[in-house]
Amino acid sequence: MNAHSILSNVKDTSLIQKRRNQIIKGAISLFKQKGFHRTTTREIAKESGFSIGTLYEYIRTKEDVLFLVYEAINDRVYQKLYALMSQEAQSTETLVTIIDSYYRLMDEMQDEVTILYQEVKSLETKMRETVLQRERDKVLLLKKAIINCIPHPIREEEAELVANNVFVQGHMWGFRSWILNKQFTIDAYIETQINFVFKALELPREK
Amino acid sequence: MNAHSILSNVKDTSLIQKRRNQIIKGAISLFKQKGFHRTTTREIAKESGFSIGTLYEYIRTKEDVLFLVYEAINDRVYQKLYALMSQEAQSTETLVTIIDSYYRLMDEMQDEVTILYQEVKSLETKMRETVLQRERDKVLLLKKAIINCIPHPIREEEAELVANNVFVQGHMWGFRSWILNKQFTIDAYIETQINFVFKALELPREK
Amino acid sequence: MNAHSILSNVKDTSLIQKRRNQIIKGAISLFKQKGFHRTTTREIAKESGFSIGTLYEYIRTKEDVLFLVYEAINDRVYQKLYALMSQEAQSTETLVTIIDSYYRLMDEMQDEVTILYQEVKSLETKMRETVLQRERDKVLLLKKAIINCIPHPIREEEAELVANNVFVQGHMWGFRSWILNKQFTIDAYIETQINFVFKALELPREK
Amino acid sequence: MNAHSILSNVKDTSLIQKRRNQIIKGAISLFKQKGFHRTTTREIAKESGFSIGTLYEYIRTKEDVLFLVYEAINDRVYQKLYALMSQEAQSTETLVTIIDSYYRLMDEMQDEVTILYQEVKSLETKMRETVLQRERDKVLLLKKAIINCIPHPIREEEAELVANNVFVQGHMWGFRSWILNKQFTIDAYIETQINFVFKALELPREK
DNA sequence: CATGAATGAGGGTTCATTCAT
DNA sequence: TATGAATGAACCCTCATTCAT
Repeated sequence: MNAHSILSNVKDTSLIQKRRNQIIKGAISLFKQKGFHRTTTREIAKESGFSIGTLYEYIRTKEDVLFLVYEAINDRVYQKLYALMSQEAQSTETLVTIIDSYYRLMDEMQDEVTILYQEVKSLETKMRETVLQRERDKVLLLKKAIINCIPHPIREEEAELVANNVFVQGHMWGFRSWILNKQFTIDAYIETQINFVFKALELPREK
Repeated sequence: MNAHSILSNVKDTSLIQKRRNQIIKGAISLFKQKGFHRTTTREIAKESGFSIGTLYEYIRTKEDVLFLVYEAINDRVYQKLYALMSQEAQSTETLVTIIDSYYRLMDEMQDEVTILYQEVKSLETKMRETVLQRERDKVLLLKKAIINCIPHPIREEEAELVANNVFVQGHMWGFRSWILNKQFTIDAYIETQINFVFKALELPREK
Repeated sequence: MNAHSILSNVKDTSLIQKRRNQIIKGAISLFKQKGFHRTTTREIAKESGFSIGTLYEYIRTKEDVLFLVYEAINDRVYQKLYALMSQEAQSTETLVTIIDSYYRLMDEMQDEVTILYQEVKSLETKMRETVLQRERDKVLLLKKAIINCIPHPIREEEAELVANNVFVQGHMWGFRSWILNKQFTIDAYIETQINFVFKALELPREK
Repeated sequence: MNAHSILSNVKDTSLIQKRRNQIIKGAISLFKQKGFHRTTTREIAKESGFSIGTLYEYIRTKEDVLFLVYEAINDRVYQKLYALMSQEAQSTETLVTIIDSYYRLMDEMQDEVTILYQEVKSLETKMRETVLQRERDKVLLLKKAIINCIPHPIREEEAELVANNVFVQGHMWGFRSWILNKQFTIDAYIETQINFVFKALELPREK
């Protein structure tokens, strides 16, 4: 199951790609403002730059839009994480960079993260396995980074939980920054969180 | 702003209290199953044990129900945390108990936590200040517990961030347990998380 | 399966009866003009004298209206036939009266008959058994009348086919009168058809 | 008014003929399954083997397809009746053959007959005169057959009504066979109906 | 001549809310 | 206070038709 499995009446696949990108862009913009349920399909069509009829040439139901949006957001995060991991040198400093970049990405994607936290449950019901796999994949990337970057061996489970924590704390900044940024700048937040990670991994942290 | 500020046509305040408790119970049960948006006011009325007309004697809009539910859930968590902190002895062992109990509470309240994560954003728009304050209050309880329970001084901010992390990781177990419990039992999860907290706080952890 | 098995949100059964009669009356009037498919639920509501919301308090889907209409028309025909058969004297003259009255009923109910012929197929798919039974019931009434009214014995099958023919030729007058009444007055049509029936039944026909 | 009066953008008349035959074949197949209103033009195009754009090169509106189908079905019945009448010998035995063949044709064309009975009313509104003429033409063929085949003179009207009855009872078998074939085989049905016709015409019936 | 993407009016249905009883 | 019938705006989605390529 992936975005391509959403059926379209249109045959031209590159056009599908183009129109769906418009839909995703429009929908995200609207979902940010009012959430999925309060956004109408007509608004999505309009924001995407075409008519309601055309919208329904590229999707089957409103829920398809949600899935399209989920996939797009997920892809963006995954690609970023993946790119970060492709650096050659694998040192604790690399780990710092990865976590730092990830948090900053979450900062940029605050609204997107919020959308997901609000709606992932609805998706989950219909595409439990897909969504679950996507989430685990991202955590596993982080876990691998942790294992690769630290000099000493670590229990799988421990690495995975640290990865999970980092991952969710990233979301937390995105989702709860309205609480956090009364206390922290993004820089201070990242710095402190990285310190905690290093302590959890029993790594020395020299700056 | 609190639950009492929701207007009712009915004068008898103890009746209001009784009816609203019915509403909260009915609504939580329904929201767990289908979420706020997919639950109708008619269903809420029925589940609460009275007619749609009566429901509207005790609330003004459907959103009021959401707020009622939020307040009820929030109260339950807050009361629990507050009770935990009222123990006399304040040692690292107390901290372990507090965190452990909090995580187990979140485990019990998985569905409730999910409701909040799905809908808090809508609430936030209308009652930003109230909700923000509620969230901070809970974090501050944890923060106070941390400061009280550890033997050495700690920077305010650091304590607050640890509190935040613990708090959100509790949510995480509630909200994302469908991911986590493939890897961890609740016991293992709590154990490892507490270890991390102790490392972050530079406390020795003897079991 | 009967009209009562159509679900309503409203509890007051006598109100349901009243409103459904309004719906039936409104719907028949519209279906006569434009057929089932070209009539909108909004039009049905308006013609029935209430809002679209109210319409849907008394039915579940547009198809329910069709079934309501079918049942109402069927009832009317059945009641009439049944009443005709309750006359004491059972002679060939009674048979003449019955057939005559039935044809005149079909003449009055031209539009209703048309509705049924247009839409019974859609109903049939969903309620095949119900509709089939209703149709057979009406034919059986006629068959019984034939058997009772003629002085000599007759094979069951033959009686049933004659009944069927009379029944459908009644429809034919209703449904195809735009063809027939270029050639026949209703009186001449009935007279000739009755003659044929008598010949088929080998009865003398004195006027 | 006939099929040729339906306008087409295409000039090549033999191509028009070919394409329209494809349309008729596709449409009948679909109308049999789901009726006219529940069949979409897209489906008709697809079933016909070309694109929606091409479909609209050969028709102007969806109703045109209905008329095309009506004309095709009508033609087939008319041609059959016409062929039957071209036999030289004109005896009561010929009449038996004609009626028998006609009933068997209706048996084969059950679905087509159903389509017509469902939709002829919509057609009638727009092309009342055309359709009316077509129906009369078919009845008149039967009427002529009756007059030619019987040895004694008969009143025009009587002959026409018998023709009408035969005609409609043929439809009846097609349209209501779901009722009739619980009681009759096609052979028994035809046999009995022919007997009735002979009685109506006061002809002896030796087998 | 053939294609198929685009259109948008309009369809069936839902549901938060009101108000007379 | 409690009821539940009534309302109608608004929702999601379909589909006949057009027209640029």
